[in-house]
Formats: sequence, structure tokens, C-alpha cells
Amino acid sequence: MDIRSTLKLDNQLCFAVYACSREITKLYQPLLRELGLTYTQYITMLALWEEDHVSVKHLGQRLYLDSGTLTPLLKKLEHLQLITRERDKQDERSVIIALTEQGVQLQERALNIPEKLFCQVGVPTRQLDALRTQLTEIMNKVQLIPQNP
Amino acid sequence: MDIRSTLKLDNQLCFAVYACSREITKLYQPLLRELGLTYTQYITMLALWEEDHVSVKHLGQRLYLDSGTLTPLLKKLEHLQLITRERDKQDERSVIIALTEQGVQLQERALNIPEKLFCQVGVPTRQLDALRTQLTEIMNKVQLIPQNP
DNA sequence: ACCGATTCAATTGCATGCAATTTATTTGAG
DNA sequence: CTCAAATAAATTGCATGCAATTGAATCGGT
Repeated sequence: MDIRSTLKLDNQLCFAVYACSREITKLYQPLLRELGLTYTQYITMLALWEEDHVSVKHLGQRLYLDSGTLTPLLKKLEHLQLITRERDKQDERSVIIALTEQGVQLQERALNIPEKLFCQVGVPTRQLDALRTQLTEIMNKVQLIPQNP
Repeated sequence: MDIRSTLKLDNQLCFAVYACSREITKLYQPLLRELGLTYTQYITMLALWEEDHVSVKHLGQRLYLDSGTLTPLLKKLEHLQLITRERDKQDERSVIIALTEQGVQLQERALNIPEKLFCQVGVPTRQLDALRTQLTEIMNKVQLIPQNP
């Protein structure tokens, strides 16, 4: 087999994941626009609806995002009055993120989003679950790889 | 089942794809740094190594990127002397991207990247191929969904 | 208690992504 | 042929992502 075929775009898992991620994000846009959220803001709200009153660090570990991305994003959500940001009294280094009443209530308007997406894409649940499981497995493998530092 | 469980982060295929994409990109970073390329620049070079002398529009369709992203990125690759950008003589609206000699030769130094990544992640080829196939299927389904305009 | 190492969030700088608009060029209906 | 519509790239503006650095607070060994 030609060694160059290993560099073909359609043979790259990385490209399939990368392109798929962006296309899926675009699919969410019109639904999220109704909530006044961007995709990353939506993902952040998902995490907070599951677990409220968490530190920026904890949120970052959950979302695989660092403070460089989260700090401005959380300031935006604060400005939208969906969350509050307060220094942890026990450890002033940490900032605790908490949902406001508006933030809690927004979940009601988000409840039908997964169903709408599912209907649009039209792929069986079993297949979606299998895909998600495999991606999670890859994630876990990648996590174990020692990084440079 | 609790309807709210459909909003759980770990149940979202979108989040799995989104997070996995970013983690995989990070895995490429140290290898691409040796070539002096960013991840998106690398993906663009992959497309050009397969098919040279293509328009920005064609490249965009291949990579699922628009001119807003590609124009500055291609200018950067031009500055790195890996490609040239020239107006199409037959249709002055188009810009034709072509590899320079340096751009062609860079492929040699990229040939071992897929193998290195494969060894790092340690997931069987069969599984990676299956994953890629499923992602491609989702991509195709998503492509068929009529967009707002 | 002290102080160097560590931790956490914020900041800075750079590179995407993409919607929306603009500019230049081409197309095509009449 | 002519001009409005369509097309391609570039530009603008905004929102990420993330590496690297900074600043404030805490930890921990002595």
C-alpha cells in the first residue's frame, strides 16, 4: 500500500472528528439562538445544571477547557444574569460559579433540544450511543498519554 | 426516565465529539511543531498534497471551512513559502492555491505522523476505522439537513 | 512563624471558526 | 448587448481555544 495513503484526508480519524464536531455545532445554532446562548455557553450550562456551585477549575476539568477560555465565557454568562461568580470564602484562590434563578429556569427551555436534534439527524439511538461510547474510550486513552511537562 | 437525564453532559454525543476533537488536536501539537504547522494548517496541507492547484472554494468544500477562515490561514502558508496564491486567469473571482517546491517536500517530513499518533493512542486499527466510518455517516446525514437560507 | 513551591484565576497573544457584509467578477435573462 | 442576480474571495466583528505569563493566595517543609 502506498505510504502516502496514510496521509489522505479521508483516512484521518482526526479530520473526521474535527469536521463532524463543527458541523454538529452548526446544527445546534438555530436552537441555541432562541435561548440566547452560543454552543460553548450551552455546554457550560449543561455542566452547571448537573452540578451547581462549582469552582472554575472543576468546571474546566469537566469541560476540558482552561481558565483562558472559561474566564471570559463565564463573565459573559454572568452579564446575561444566568450565573454568579464569587471568590470561595474558604480558599480565596478559587472562584465559585453558581446558577441564578434565571439560570436554573433556562433549563426548562432547553429540555427539548436533544429530542429536536435527534429527530433532525435521524440516526438510531443505538448507533449514537455506540459512537459516543467509542469516542469516550478514545478520550480516556488520550488522557493517559503523558504530556510534555 | 428523568427527562433531565437527556441534558446530562455525558449523554451528549455533541460533547463527546467536541471534547475528543480538541484532545486529539492537542496530541498532534508536538509533532506538528517540528514541521512549523498548526493543526488547521496541517489539515490544509493534507488536502493540498492530495490535490494541488485548487481554488479556495474547492479547498473550503473539502475542509468544511469558509473563506473567512481560509483566507488568513492561506496567507500564513504563503508567508511560510509552502504555497502560492494566484487569481485564476479563466475566472478572476477565484484564487488558485498551489504548492511550492518546499510545500511538496514538506510531505516527506509528515509521512510518519499518522504512525506515531497511532502508536500513542493504542487503539486497534479496526476500531479507529469503524469510528471514522460512523462519523462520516453522521456527517453525510447532517449535510443533507436543509439549512435556514 | 517563615519562605519557597504550588495552586487557581486572570490576562496576554495568537490562531482559528463563522456569520454577515463588501468588493470584484461573471453569468444570464430579456 | 445590458444590467440585475449570482458567485468567489476578502473583510469585519465576535466568540472561542489554548500556550504562556502574571498575580494573589495557600501549602508545606523546616
